[in-house]
Amino acid sequence: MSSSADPEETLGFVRHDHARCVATAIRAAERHCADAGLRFTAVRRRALEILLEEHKAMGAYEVLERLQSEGLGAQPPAAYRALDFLVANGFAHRIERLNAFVACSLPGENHVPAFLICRNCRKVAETTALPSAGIPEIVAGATGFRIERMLIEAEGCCADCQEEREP
Amino acid sequence: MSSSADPEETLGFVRHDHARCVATAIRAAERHCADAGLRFTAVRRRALEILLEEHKAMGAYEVLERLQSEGLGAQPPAAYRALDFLVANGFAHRIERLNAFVACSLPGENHVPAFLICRNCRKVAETTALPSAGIPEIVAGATGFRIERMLIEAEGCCADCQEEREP
DNA sequence: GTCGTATGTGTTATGTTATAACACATCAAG
DNA sequence: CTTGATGTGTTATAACATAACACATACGAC
Ligand SMILES: [Zn+2]
Ligand SMILES: [Zn+2]
Ligand SMILES: [Zn+2]
Ligand SMILES: [Zn+2]
Repeated sequence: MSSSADPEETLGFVRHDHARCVATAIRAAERHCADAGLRFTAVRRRALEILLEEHKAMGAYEVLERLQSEGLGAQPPAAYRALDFLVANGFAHRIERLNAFVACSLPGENHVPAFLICRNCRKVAETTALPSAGIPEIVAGATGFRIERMLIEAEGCCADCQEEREP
Repeated sequence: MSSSADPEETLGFVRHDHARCVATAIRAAERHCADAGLRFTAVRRRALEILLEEHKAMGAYEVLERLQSEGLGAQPPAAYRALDFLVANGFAHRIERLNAFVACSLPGENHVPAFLICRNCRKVAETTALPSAGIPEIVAGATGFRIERMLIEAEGCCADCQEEREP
């Protein structure tokens, strides 16, 4: 699955330097928490690391298993609390369609996330809809409605899975 | 809550002739099923009617209760099967964010639904993002990914609830 | 330092949403 | 009438999520 000594790996459908992306995300979170007076505790940090390592959508119970095996919380609430914190602060997103969570690929930046979810392999890529485009049409339909948060979920088939099926 | 003899009621944040909208939707479903050789059975029809009557997001178990009280299926699978059928055929949408279902307001038309979900009163309005707008940006981020279905969920506060809170 | 408050965690129990699996019913075509 | 496909009834259980309360820890005020 992984590719020799190349620091780039295919993750979330996109090749990138993952070690760097993990480090960046953790640092961004540390930074934000320090600035905002939030407590980036062991469980929270570890939960974020787990999401980043896997770099795919993980269920809360899946994250919990990992936390358990490291002695960081044994019951569902431990995982949900950590994940809720990460989501609330923009370090992760919740993918409703899968009842799962992913680390945000643009932490710190205010964005409308768009998730590409492969219904075959369950991998998830995060891309982003620039607030400029498309949104106006939605706002137009939203008379009097104040939009606070918005997300896009696209379901389909990733490049890898298409190859496997139609070779 | 309802407004005298006026055939228009505020539903899904938008005033409209609801009796007509229900009739239209049912007829569209009958039509589509006849054409496609699908069986628009009692449970399925009733489930759609229930969604249309309420015209709001309803959980599967909520729909089930209504079906039960009419002797149309007593267990969860009955509701889930009917709802899955409606979703699969475009008569209803599933709102992931709420684990709930709503009747589609544009049955028959191929569209990217956008849901405005009031986090206060839980009402849901369906509007639509024209496939033309905004989507290109997402497709651009989706190298090799074949999008099959897509939806937009916006969370916020509806006009009514804003008034109540900031009078 | 210690006190008090706010915030985070541990733990138990329970609620909510969803599906697997298999028997039986219904329907439409041959 | 037979047959195969599709839909339904029923039981049981899986998967996801939160309420509630006791305890611990962090942190500023005094
Ligand atoms: Zn990465
Ligand atoms: Zn795939
Ligand atoms: Zn209506
Ligand atoms: Zn509202």
